[in-house]
Amino acid sequence: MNDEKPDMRTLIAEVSLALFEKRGFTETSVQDICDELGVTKGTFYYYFASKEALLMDIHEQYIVTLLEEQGKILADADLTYREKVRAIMYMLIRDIEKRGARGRVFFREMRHLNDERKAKIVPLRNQFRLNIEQMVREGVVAGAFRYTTNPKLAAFALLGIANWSYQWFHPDGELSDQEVADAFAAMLLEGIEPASRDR
Amino acid sequence: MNDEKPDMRTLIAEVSLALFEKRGFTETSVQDICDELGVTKGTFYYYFASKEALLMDIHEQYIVTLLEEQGKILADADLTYREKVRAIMYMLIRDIEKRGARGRVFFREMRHLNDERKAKIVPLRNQFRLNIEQMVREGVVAGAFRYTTNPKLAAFALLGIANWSYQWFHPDGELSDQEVADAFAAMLLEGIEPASRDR
DNA sequence: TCCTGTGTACTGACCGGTTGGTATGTTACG
DNA sequence: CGTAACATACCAACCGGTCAGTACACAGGA
Repeated sequence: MNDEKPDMRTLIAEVSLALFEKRGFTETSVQDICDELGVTKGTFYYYFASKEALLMDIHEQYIVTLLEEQGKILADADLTYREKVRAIMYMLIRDIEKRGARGRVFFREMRHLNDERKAKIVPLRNQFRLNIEQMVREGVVAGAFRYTTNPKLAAFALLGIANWSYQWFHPDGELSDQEVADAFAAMLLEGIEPASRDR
Repeated sequence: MNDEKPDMRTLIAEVSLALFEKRGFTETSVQDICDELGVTKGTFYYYFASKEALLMDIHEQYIVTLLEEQGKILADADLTYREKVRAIMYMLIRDIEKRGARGRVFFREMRHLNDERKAKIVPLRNQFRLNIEQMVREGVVAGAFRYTTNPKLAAFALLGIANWSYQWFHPDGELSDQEVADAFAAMLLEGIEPASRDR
């Protein structure tokens, strides 16, 4: 639908993303990016003020999209708390397929942003986590989660499980994203021990 | 006790580790390392064949130590399966305090090893995961874990929770390493939902 | 006790190559 | 003719790595 205008700016961003994922930000030179596109550095610097500005673009786009998607899930009044946990887990695992490269670059290359730029991204990333934390907190009050649950740690656990998948999960493997997300959600919700003996 | 000989090789490795953690491998030049020590590059290359050889040293030392420690836990016949899960979780969280910089550099900078060197490290890292997987598998057979548990995914979940802590956990925060590890182990073993209703 | 040989630990100058970035064209098109 | 969209040529800084040379500790022989 919208592939009519392969405008150069978007093209540069896409190619860069792929190269950043494969080789890393520092190891990818502006020249590499230009070679891949068959243009020269003049073109690159016509569209981007610096290599870092390009990286910032990628980061901003990614985290903003992610926050929007999360917002829809958490605001959905039809979902129970356990369904929200499952939905967020699925959203993150599925994200590996949908925006895999973006995610990996996001986690790995953020430190190459200067302090000012990082100060714009980090709060957004934290907000994503705090939203989950808040959801768990409400779930505890509502009795959907154990009263002993530490919402902060639960949020970190969920993020840890999901984000670590970037290291190993390939969507074309033996398990689908849905199956992996379901299994992870079940572990976090119900644990891996057999149902209650005497707790 | 053994701080009599601050031999230069060890010194270089220590300083490098700190710089690699702070700035990253590529962003730390050999000159930076030398400046920090007040020596020249000749000295560096007298002790290390290359910058990458130094990185390999750090990686090898880290993963081997980790595997040894894990081996002791998994081989301990006095521990139940749930205690093994708790012990490994604690070992990994505690590791952040003990060898935090080493861990962070390990996760982040491995890709800068050449193929040959990576081929030595990756199997060791995989072995660490496979050992956990095997333990879970045995636990399932023994009835200590749900028969529905996917050992592979359970191992990834455990590693995800623990390793993600490298991103946020500070040993001097409000929670101790033991408390965090206990909470994480409890979530994975028992889940965050209230005890069984009808499952 | 002095002289001489030798290995260790290190210096400082230097190399070819690459980097992000810039200043200055040139071209095509409305 | 002017402006948007590029190309070309170049720069200073920095990179990992090399190498000839040297200060010095120490051993052994006369």
